[in-house]
Amino acid sequence: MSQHLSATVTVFASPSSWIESAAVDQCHQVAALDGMLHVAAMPDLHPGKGAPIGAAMTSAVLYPFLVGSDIGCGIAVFPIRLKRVVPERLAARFPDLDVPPEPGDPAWDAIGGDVPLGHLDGLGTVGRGNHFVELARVGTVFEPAHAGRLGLAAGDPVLVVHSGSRGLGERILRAHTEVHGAGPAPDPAAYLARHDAAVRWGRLNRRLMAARVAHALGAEPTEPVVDECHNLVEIRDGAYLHRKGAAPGDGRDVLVAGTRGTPSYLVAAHAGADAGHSVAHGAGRKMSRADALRRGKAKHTVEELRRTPVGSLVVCGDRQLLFEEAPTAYKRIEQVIGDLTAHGLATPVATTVPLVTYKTADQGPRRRRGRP
DNA sequence: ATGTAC
Repeated sequence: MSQHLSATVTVFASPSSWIESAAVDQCHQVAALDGMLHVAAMPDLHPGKGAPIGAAMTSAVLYPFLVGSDIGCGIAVFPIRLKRVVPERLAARFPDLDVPPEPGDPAWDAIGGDVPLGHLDGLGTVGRGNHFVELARVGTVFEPAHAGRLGLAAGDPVLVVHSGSRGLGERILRAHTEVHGAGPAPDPAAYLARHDAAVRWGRLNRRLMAARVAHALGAEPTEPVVDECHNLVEIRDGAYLHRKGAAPGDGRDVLVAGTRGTPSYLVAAHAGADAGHSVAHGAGRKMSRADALRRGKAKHTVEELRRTPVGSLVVCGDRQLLFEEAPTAYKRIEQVIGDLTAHGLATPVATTVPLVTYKTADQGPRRRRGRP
């Protein structure tokens, strides 16, 4: 007689790393879907909408909801040459990344007129949630030779850009969901064509924003030294490898984001098939947004969230978002990196320490282009 | 995380 066998679930975290049971439950729900082969959960695993965040999920069929709406979301690192680094001065010079660049803005040169699917709406904007554009400084270097190959050394300023495909990915998922719900894509090639365009759009968006910030800070735009998507699907070994909040970890360099008040870790990733060829994408939430808001209001002042323990500044005119994204709402990045290292998935190369993190424009009268 | 509805 035939029976449905659930896919395997492997959690890459040490027993001392707390993982919300609801997120592990979601992994098992995903594992029970038709055609699923394997679910690899990263140490930053936390519950998502329908599917867990921080997982690499392999199946014989393509499930768009396992990638989610922010197709092509990723984190890129751009070197930036600055003469003087004074966070207060630089924070005031950040462009308004909630609105696209003006038509004549020189930052557009960074994408050379490439607008995938002709979707101009939101291009050059950062979005909300956990997205950010950060001026950081290379901190501890664990692997100088490796860092050197990337052109990075301790003290170097860099831009870290975490953003995705904005409304485009959302539109692509919705078009599928309206007809097929959480079911598989009946025409995987058609979905993949749109998905791949959104992945390209996300990369261009990160590049465009880095160019905007570079220009605004008086520097030349640069090519990214690291740029990996953590929401995408690829065909690998004849199966669909969905990554949601999990970065490609097959011999690549990945920036694993910390929080707006702790370092991030640039790692050399070398994850195998059991880990879905993936590594964690960040510290991972340990509190829901609602809990972070409620508990954060009791625990923190706005001032201490805008000036962090590492001395960085957070540009965020949205008070609620500031609490939702408080460092204490996330797990300790060192624990996540420790788990990746202990399981042989990655080797730390260097940290980046925040100087200025841009979340959303400050409120009140704002300095406008061409005005003092 | 998102655009949109409330």
